[in-house]
Amino acid sequence: MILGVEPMSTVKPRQVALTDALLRIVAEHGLDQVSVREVASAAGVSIGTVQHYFPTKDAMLAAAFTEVVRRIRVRVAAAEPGPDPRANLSAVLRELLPLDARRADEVRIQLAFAARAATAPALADIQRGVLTEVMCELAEAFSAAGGGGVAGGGGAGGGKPVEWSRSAARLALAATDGLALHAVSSGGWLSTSEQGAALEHLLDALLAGAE
Amino acid sequence: MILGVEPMSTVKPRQVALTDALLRIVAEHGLDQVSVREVASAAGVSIGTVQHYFPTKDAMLAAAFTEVVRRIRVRVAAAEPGPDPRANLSAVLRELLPLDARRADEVRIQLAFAARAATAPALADIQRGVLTEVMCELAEAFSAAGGGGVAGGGGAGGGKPVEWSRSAARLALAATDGLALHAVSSGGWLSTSEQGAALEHLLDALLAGAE
DNA sequence: GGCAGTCTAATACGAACGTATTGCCTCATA
DNA sequence: TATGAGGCAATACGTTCGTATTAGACTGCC
Repeated sequence: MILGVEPMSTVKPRQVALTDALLRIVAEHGLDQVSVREVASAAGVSIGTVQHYFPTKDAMLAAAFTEVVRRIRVRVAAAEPGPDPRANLSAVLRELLPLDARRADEVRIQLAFAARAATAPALADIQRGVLTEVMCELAEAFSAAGGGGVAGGGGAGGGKPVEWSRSAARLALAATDGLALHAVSSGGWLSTSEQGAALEHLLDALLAGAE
Repeated sequence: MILGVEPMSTVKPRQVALTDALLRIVAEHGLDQVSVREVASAAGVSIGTVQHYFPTKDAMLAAAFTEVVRRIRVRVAAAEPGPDPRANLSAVLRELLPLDARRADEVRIQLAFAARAATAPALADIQRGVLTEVMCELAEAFSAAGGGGVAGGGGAGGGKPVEWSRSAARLALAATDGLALHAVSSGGWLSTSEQGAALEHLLDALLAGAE
């Protein structure tokens, strides 16, 4: 725990290398190109090694999806702090858009797992978890940006700020993921600047209703 | 051409039965469960029949995606007419949400192809086409609802209504697809009433900025 | 009746898949 | 040093995949 040691419990380095290799394949060629052999080859190990760490392919996919969720959580949490609530919202949501190659990979991966979750209950559970978590985070940010105002106690003022924050967060998350979906699934139909402009337009519209 | 004959050129009835069978499999078990044998079995025909109408599996998938796009176009166009522009917008966007079993199937299918399009350029082209088309339709509806106002000439007044309509349409489509994505990929995390409320919240926020 | 063309089925082939089995190699511990 | 457990690789098995090949059944036309 002196320097950079993972506080996590039982994650072997070989295991994260395998997950990385898997996610690389997903980002580049899609989830249906993932096979035990491909993962082993991409990680430079044998099939037996993959089987040693993941007893079945489904377990391997679930572990990979969990890793994706962890990455999302890290990025969202890391983009939070700042004095301007509006800027915080923008920063968090920007992390979910494919604004550069790294984020485009992440979006492709996330989309692949989300699509599979539509017909795979085990993955749907994981997806529900990350949606809940990110939405709560966003709801706090919205509460700071428009629902709770600058300071002081609650009570009189707007209608129901808590409900509004949750609704705005749900909508903002959906719009951002929708923009990301459109961008990566249409091969350049939505430019990065158009994505950014749409996000700002969204925040304008959402925050205008709460001033 | 006397009664109910398709005006389309060369669409054999057996071919649409095959496409229907394929989309049924996609809606129920996902795109990666689609195989030539499964489609043939679901349609009650032999492998040879499938091969006769679709020389390769990729051609079969492309034809199925084209059929999906046609369905979306039909539904969006059918929901258009009405006196209230706001109601028209709501009706069109509601068609894209998984508000009942039929629409949930359609969303699952659309999502499956969109996810595959992220790493399949041939499908990305089709996806780009449908996005462009639906967005244009929505832009007109937004123009009628808030950009162009009630009547009369253009010129002075709001900023750039055409640009605003396109931006609002892009955002509304992204938010709706994002809501649909979250709903079907999380197994009930987003209820139908929450989807409807989010959509109304979205329209409120977008149209408020153009009055 | 013969015959070309389309439609349908049956079957075969090579490749890739997920998984099970087996056996080295390494290393901490007694 | 002996040993036993775990990390890692090699290989095999049975299945399923996409596609090719072949042949039979039905149609309209001469």
